[in-house]
This record gives sequence, structure tokens and C-alpha cells, in this order.
Amino acid sequence: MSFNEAFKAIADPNRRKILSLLKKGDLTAGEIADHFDMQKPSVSHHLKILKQADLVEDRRVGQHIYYSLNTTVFQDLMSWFYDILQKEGEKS
Amino acid sequence: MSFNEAFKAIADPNRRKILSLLKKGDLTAGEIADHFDMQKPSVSHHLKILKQADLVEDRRVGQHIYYSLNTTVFQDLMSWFYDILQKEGEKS
DNA sequence: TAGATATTTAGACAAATTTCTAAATATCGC
DNA sequence: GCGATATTTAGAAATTTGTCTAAATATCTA
Repeated sequence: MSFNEAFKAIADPNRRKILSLLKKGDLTAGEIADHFDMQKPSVSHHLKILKQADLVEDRRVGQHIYYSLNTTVFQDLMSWFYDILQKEGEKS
Repeated sequence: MSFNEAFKAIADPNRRKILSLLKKGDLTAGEIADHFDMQKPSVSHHLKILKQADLVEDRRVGQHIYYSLNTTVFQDLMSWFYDILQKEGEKS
């Protein structure tokens, strides 16, 4: 269900930037927003799309909401690339 | 220049299907269109986007235009995934 | 050159996307 | 509970995207 959603999610450069930021460690929504020129509601919107695509997870800690990478779906996306690059006739 | 274009190009399921079809071998625009319910101009539009993203190449053979995969950009996209999945602190 | 086939280009239109501002919700510290 | 901080939700506006039909271009065959 989230395979196509994930491809759409990573199509946006701002969202890819968010994912790259999270690679280095978990961040709150506000910390993420600090890296962008957009307003916070816009960043929140992008985070929602990443969350719906299962590319990130969130957890509340007091006033803050921490976002973190969920790498499991990345594996699926990678598989699609592998499949395209694998020549016809080659065996897995 | 085509890194972001490529990510956008593969965000569409019809275009991913075209790429999957081409994996098995080169096809003409018409042969590709036969696999879809869309009208031919729509398929042509998708092919144009894939071409602009350097994901496919085309060559005319008489009346026909053959499309084929160009795998070089796929490598770049894959690299982005690798980079995300690689844990901080791990050495290449 | 004329008609047939293959494909793209042009232009229109609806749907989806991205961003904004304003308001709502949740939590903290006093 | 109140004010401050963090974040999301709601709704609007502008842009982009995906699709269609009609027309244009390119090539083949006779």
C-alpha cells in the first residue's frame, strides 16, 4: 500500500532533505523546520507525507515530537531498482 | 541536473511500469502504449518525461521510435538510497 | 505525390501538490 | 488554571501534473 506513496514522497527535494537530516539522528519537528525557509506548517505537511509513506516514525516527548527514519520501506524501494538493473536472464 | 527530474519521473506508477517493460527489451512507442489504457499522446508524454530525466533513450527506425533503458542514472538514484541507509559512523 | 501508419506537439481542463496564514491542540512551568 | 512554547489542522491560492482531443510531423509504400 505504501510502495507508491513512498516513491511519491521521495520525489520532493525538501522531503529528501528531511530524510537526509534524519540519517544523522532523530530530530524534533522544530529542529527540522529550522533547516528550511518554509513555514512550520509546510514542514509539518511534508513530515505527514513521509509518515504516511512509512519512511519516518514520530514519537512525542513532552512538548516535542521527535522524528526518526524507518528504513524498512527503503529496502522495498531499493528492490525495485535492483530489479530494473538486473539483466534479463540473470538468475538471483 | 537530472537527479531531481529522475526522482520525479519514477514517482508515477505508469512511468515505473514503462521502465519495467523496457527492462525486458527495447520497445517502440506504440508497443509501449499497447500495455496501457491511456491514449497514445499520454504515453508519449510520459516517455518524454523519462527521456528528459535520462532514464530512457530513443532512436528512430523508419516510422518507429524505439525506446530503451539508460541505466546510468539509476546508479545515481541507488547511491542516494545507499547513503540514507548507511549508518552514521560506518566507513565506506 | 497521395494515402496509410507511427508518433509527437499543442492546447484545454480537472485533479493533485505545495505553500501560506490563521486557528486549534498538546504540553510545560509556575 | 494561565501564559508560553511546540506542533498540527484547516482552508485558501498558485502551481504542477496527468489526461484528453485535434492537429502536426515523419516515414513508408505504391
